[in-house]
Formats: sequence, structure tokens, C-alpha cells
Amino acid sequence: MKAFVKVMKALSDPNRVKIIKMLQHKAMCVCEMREALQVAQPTVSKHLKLLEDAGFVAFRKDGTWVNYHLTDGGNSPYVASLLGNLRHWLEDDPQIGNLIEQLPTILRENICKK
Amino acid sequence: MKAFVKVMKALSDPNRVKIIKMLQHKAMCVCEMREALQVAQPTVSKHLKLLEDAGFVAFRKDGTWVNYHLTDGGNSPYVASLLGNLRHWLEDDPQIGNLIEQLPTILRENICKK
DNA sequence: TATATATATTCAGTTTTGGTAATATATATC
DNA sequence: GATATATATTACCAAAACTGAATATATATA
Repeated sequence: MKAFVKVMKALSDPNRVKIIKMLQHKAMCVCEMREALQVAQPTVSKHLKLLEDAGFVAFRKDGTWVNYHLTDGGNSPYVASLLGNLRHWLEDDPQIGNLIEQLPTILRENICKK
Repeated sequence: MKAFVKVMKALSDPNRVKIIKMLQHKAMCVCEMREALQVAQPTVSKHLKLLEDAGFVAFRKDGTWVNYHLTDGGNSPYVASLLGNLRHWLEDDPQIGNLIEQLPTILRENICKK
């Protein structure tokens, strides 16, 4: 029950849903997500920690960058099912549409390290 | 997006999940749920309103009683999918198990109208 | 070693949520 | 109409959640 509620809570915030939808297209670092979502960096880190605890995302470090990616949901049937559904769910949502559209223009080279 | 988040929020509370799992077995009135969950009556009413807004439950009035039942999720693909999954999800959860076990002993005749 | 950058953590402020007591509403019955 | 009962609504409180500023940590590089 606790695990189930944790998974549902993870999907109860628009920014976290947006993160998942973005990661369907490519792995991203924190600063790229920060730029895409237009929120402060700690806000992104916090959401990512929550998504990680629930089992939705994992990361690989690459120097100072931390690249987050979706998991396969292997550790939770709830996550596995929802990640599957989320491949088609919200595909025609306007907010998500705009977000995904601008994704190719958001590159860490242009955002950070200035 | 708003609708999706509303559905996820509806499942983000243990008592609301318990209500759905109970309603899988039989339609119930508010006082029966109140007894099963051991919370105050307004708390149950509030949870039910939230579940109704999200599309999980509906009700039929029968005198002073209001009998709540699960919907078929016809108004929301998210609800339909989750209600389907919830038929098997949490079936072996201890809390849910205890709750369902005691369900046959909870009858409105014995609880209210005293 | 010193500096710069990407990310995580801590802290504080505001909003939302889950809970109950008190009250209002609706229906049945006398 | 008066009374009783089931439910909904309102008002309020404590706990949790979302946010960003400030700070700490980690890694790369000069």
C-alpha cells in the first residue's frame, strides 16, 4: 500500500509528469530540465529524487553532469504499467506538446558552462 | 494534464484506495465506510467527493442512504485503466486483506439507526 | 592548490491536504 | 408540523508538499 501510494503521489504533480514525458524522448541532465520547466534547479533535483524513490527514473553520472533516464519499471509493477500507459497518455496534451517541441533546442552546451 | 493529475491525486491517499478496494466487493453507504475506515463521517464524505470528481465513483440515493459504487471509467481512460489494474493490484496487501475480511460484518442495520 | 561548474541539500515561506467538530440539508416517520 | 437519521458542507487546525534562496558537495581544469 505504501509503495502504491508513493507511485501515485509521484505522478500527482504536473512538473513530475512533464519530466517523465520529456525523458521518453531522451536522457537529460538537471540543467536541461530546469531550462525546459522554467523552475529553480533545487526544484528539479527534488522532483527527480521523488521520481527516483518511486522507481520511475535512474541516473548515470558523467563528470559533473548527471544524466537521468526512465527505468524499465522492473522493480515495481505499478511503475511498469504506468510507464507503459504514459507512452500514449498525454501525447495530445497542449502543454506536453509545446514542451516536447522545444526539446531539440535545449542543449546543455548552450545553457550551462557560460 | 489537469484531469490526469486529478486522477493520480485521487489515488494518492490510503483511505481513498481502501474505499475503491471495498467498493470492488459491494456498493456501500457512507456510514458503512465510516465504520470500516474508522474515521469521522465528514472525512469519508470528503474523500468520496474527490473520488467522484476524478471519475472513480458514483452514487444512487435510497431514502436517506446514499449508496456509492465504482464507475466503469467510461468518462476517463485513466480511470478505466486504473480501475482495471486495481482489480488485481493490492489484492495481497495486508491492510486491504483485513479490511475486506471484516466487510461482511459491517452492515448498515447494525451501525446506524440506533 | 585554487577556481569553476553541475548537482544535492538545507532552510524558510506559502499553499495544499487530511482530519474533526459544528452546522446545514434532505428524507422518513410519528 | 415535529422528530430522528443519513449525508453534505463549513470552519478550522496540523501536517505535508511545492518552491526558491542560500549553502554544501563533487568533479573537472588551470
